[in-house]
Amino acid sequence: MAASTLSEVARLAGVSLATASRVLNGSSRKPAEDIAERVREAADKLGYVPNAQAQALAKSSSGLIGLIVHDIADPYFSAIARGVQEAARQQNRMVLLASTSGAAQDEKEAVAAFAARRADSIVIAGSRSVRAEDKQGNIELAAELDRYCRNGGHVGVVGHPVVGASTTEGYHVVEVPNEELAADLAAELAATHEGEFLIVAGPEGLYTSDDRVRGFQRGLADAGRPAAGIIRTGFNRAGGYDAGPALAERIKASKERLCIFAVNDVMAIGVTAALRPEGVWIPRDATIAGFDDIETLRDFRPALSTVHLPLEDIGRLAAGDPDTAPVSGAVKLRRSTETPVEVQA
Amino acid sequence: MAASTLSEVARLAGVSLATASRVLNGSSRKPAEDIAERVREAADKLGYVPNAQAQALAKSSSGLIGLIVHDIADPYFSAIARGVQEAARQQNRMVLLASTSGAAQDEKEAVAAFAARRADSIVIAGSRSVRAEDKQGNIELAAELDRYCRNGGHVGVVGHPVVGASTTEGYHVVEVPNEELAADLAAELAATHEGEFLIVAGPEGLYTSDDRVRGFQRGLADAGRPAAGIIRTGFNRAGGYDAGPALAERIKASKERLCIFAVNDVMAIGVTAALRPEGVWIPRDATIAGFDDIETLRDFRPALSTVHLPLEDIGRLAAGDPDTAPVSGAVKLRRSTETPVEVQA
DNA sequence: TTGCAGCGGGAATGCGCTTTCCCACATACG
DNA sequence: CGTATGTGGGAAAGCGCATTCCCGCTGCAA
Repeated sequence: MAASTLSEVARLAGVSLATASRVLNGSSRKPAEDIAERVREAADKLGYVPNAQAQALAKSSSGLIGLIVHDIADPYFSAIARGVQEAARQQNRMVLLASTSGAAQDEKEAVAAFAARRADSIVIAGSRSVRAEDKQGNIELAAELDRYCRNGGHVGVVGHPVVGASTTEGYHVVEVPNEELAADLAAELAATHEGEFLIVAGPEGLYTSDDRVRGFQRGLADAGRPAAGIIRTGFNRAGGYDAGPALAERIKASKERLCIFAVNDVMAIGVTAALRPEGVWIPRDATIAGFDDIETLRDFRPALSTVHLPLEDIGRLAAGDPDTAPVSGAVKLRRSTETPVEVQA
Repeated sequence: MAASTLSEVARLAGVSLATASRVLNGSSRKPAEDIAERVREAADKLGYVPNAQAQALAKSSSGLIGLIVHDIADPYFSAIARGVQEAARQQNRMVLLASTSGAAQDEKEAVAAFAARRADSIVIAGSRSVRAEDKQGNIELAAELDRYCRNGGHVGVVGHPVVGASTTEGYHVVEVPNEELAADLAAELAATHEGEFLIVAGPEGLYTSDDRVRGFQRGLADAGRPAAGIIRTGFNRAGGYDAGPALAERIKASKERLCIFAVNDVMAIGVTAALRPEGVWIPRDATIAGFDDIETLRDFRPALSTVHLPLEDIGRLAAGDPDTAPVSGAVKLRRSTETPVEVQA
């Protein structure tokens, strides 16, 4: 990647480097219009493209914003990515992408790479965890992030603060009221569902999952219902799918209809998919609700009850967009938790 | 973003800049082990993070790979993005992301921005078009890309060559056998479907759409079937949805069952969604097939017949991964084109 | 002992740009 | 007419690093 340089432009236009820079790359000092015109012509003729690396080096600001997700092809993350991307565009920045599968070690490396590129800010989506096996990774990640912040970096975190961060300086946490919303969901479900509840949760220690479980249980308690049983599995579609057989058995054994709360939509989808071949139909034999309201749900049948989260806005907020309203979710009851007519009768 | 610099490390370790550089950032010359150790210690103590911008400037190679998609939250693009990301990771590069909604003007700007960042290569996904209204945009985009290539850049294009490129130098087109695969699909469908066919296509001039239409018609002709009618609409879910009412009318008016070919999956999904409230059921009242086999289909009911495309591999190939096999698709017939038992009887 | 290759480390240059500082000139005022 | 005040352009000093070139040293053969 070589290209014509600013000094070539300056020479062709017969002006100094400084003047050319002032004309082409914005400065508080505006050279005279005739000179400016000459410079622009020269730049055009040479096909000059400013070297952002050199600019970044000279200005010590890169115009880069780093985004860390578990998996860019996951609808939850890609929605957030879209928001980040839009915010970046508005701020005239570019997005640097890193997918990590959620491994703290990889996230640490991504942060280091972003720091090396002198990204102005880093957005880290995907839930943090306090599980023992993640401990070492979390410590290293936190150390890397802290260092980045100490050097003037800016970190936007979705959901929960980074585990083990030694400071809040430079961190900007986009709060997601997971617990409250889960409680709301439980309250609304309890209003129409008479029977038992069951939670399909992610691994213990995963903040997002834990918050939603806690909120749901609180909502049930407030409605005078007994606490729901909990099945733990992976925090993704595969996890939901794996939980299917056990759930099917439980549903068939129970005389009353079960209401399942999967702590996120992709898990709910996985559960539903696994239940279908077992002959368990939603909402005929059991009802189910998810969380997130990912775009995929629009075409998923039965329409899935869930809690709507403004994922794009979350991305925008994490990217530091000031014009975006704070996160507020809303319960969306759909067909997957409707009581079928036959049963009502 | 300030941080400790190499010269600080060098000073602390009591060595020269050159030596520190050789130790820390890989060079053919390896300093003695005791010195190297001193340098590493110093770097560690200072929390040194090499400045990739400066490295890029000095080496004139940025380790960046630019990715242009229409919409990162579209499952088609996010699958490709995943592939690109993986390839980048293997090559020890980072992905720069740009979403453009398919506007040639925006794509041009994205290319310029990537060029400014001296990206080593650019991957441009999303189909090109020869529509009149895109002409000016295409010309400018091609000019920008050509310039980028002339300066030594490397462009990976998914599907079709860039319209108006004045050279093939630097371009690497990932060929997708859209036409052949569409013909295969038509052949397989014609084997079981007796009635009429109808194509829901994107706007005329969109390469990908046109190729698939042409292939499908050829496949029908080879099977001795009359050419299918064509409905043109947007090349996305909304387009498919919009085509719904007209399709429903047609289906209701026809005595024999219609087989619909939507030129991509999201359009097929849109069509199906729009048909449902009209009381038209797939595959009872009509059958439908899509194209791409996006991951979303896994949980879409009725299971959608489609043509599988290895989207991640396509991304990897476009990103210049040498170990990935060339693109080969395959027809996947699923429930959405099955002839229902009642009708067979 | 001298000469030479070979090795390891350092000084210095340049990558392409921004920005400070300086200077020449023009204008205004006393 | 001389000095204060701006105005606009240029020279040069970095930004942080890779790399070329150079130099002093060691070890070996002559």
